Amino acid sequence: MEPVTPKTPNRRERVRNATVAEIKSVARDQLTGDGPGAISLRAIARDMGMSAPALYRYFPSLEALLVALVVDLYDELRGFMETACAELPEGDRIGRLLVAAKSFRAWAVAHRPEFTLMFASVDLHSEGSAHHDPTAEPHAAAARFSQVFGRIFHELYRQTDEERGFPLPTPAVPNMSPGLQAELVACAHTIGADVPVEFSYMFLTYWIRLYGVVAMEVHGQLPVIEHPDLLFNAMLAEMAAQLRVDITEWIGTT
Amino acid sequence: MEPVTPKTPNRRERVRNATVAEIKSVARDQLTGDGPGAISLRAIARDMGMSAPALYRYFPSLEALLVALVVDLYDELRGFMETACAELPEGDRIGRLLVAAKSFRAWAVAHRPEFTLMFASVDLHSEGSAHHDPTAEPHAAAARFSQVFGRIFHELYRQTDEERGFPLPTPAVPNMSPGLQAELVACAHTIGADVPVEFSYMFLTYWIRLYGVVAMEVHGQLPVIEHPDLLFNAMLAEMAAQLRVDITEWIGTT
DNA sequence: GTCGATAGTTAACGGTGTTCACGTTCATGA
DNA sequence: TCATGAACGTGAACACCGTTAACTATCGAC
Repeated sequence: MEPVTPKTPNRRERVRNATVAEIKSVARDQLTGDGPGAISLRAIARDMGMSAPALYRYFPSLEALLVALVVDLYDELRGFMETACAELPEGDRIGRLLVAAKSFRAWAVAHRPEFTLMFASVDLHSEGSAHHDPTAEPHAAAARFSQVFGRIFHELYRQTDEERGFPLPTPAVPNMSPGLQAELVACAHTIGADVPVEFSYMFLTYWIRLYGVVAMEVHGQLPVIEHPDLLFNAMLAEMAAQLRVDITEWIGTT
Repeated sequence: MEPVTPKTPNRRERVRNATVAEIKSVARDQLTGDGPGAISLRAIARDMGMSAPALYRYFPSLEALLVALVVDLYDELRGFMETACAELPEGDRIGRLLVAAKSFRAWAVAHRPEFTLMFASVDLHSEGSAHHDPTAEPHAAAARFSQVFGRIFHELYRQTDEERGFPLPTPAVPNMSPGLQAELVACAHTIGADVPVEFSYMFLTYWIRLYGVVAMEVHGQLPVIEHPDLLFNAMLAEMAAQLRVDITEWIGTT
């Protein structure tokens, strides 16, 4: 069963895809140049030598264009992190985790307008139906992205379990309610991981910490901190110490 | 020396202040109704029965209005947290810390558009001069807000030091670089606290964790989690356990 | 009671997203 | 080969937007 969606694209479809790509590229330039709010259909059309209504042959609205952009950005960020990790030897789980975290921050601070658009401007949960639609494209892209950390975490867990014969330490979370445990199990299922709830919890909270520092740095909420990379490295070192893994070779002094 | 700025407001200044308040109030309604982005000078004027250019007698631009709104929101959020804490007995530092954290989240999830505007839409560091201008009004409001946690943390530190005779435990942050230590000292100085760098570090990272969860919840980045309050409480419990304080009376099961 | 600051007006400019009605191009099936 | 219909692109228009300029009315103070 060959894939139905891409098939063999007609010549017509090829030039159409090229036009779509150019639209998103020009929009990307406006985003990086003057921030999220500066993306304008008319300006895009002007830059492309077209009239504004022509763009409606490719996107039903400006909002749809922004959503498509966000999807691309998620995949770009994911690719950036995966490429950075791919340069490491296969079995270096700890290195992969650190490189993934550091490349996440590196991409974010190097692409602040994109980061703002992805994580603040566009509401992924369209606040419409009962909850979110997991089949919707932006949600799927966000899920693909978040699974990068999830997979690395899962591999780290399995490796140490096998090689050392005992699982990684997990932080003390006393008296986890059944409700929270159920949520954590569901969270692990989304990446197909069969791990203890404590491990799920650790992954989630670590990811939250990473997101927290990076978001605050990007949004200028750390005005006192002159060198956020020092703080970031220190937090990585702290988390690694909690995991009881040695990362001095990666971080050096914190 | 009586305050110079408010003085005895003329009748003229009183009605002017009332108009300014009404403008911000109408803008706030638009914000809560249709999100940031939906705040429009012309719509505000329409709602007030005025013409749009008249608003320029009160704010030099829409951006300035948004900044003023953000300042008010910072103070409102700060007041909300302080009022919640004030209902506790004077010496209950741990309770204050938990109530501050919980009221922060409560305000954020009850005022998602405001939260987005404050922490994402408006750039506090206007990316202009060498760094940020600490005298600028929005930055001052943000500082006043962040000092709520800072003061509570500081008080908790001093209390336990006196009553128990030894300081609170601090997480292991091996080999802190002199650069990071200097930043943490500066961070402590902004709240006039004389605390060890480890304590400064703990405060910063705890605040980052709180911001991280709340921002992800507000921005819909936790799609798998159905009940974020459970996760939030669990993180509070974890941080309390790190502080070696007992909060079961506050949280119950996590 | 005059005078100047203050607050408000209308008109206008250039910009935006979006829709509509109209042509043009082009691959395809009879 | 040619007609057909879908896909693509256009200009005009509508309803907004932020902002500026020129002008008028109001009101407090000397």
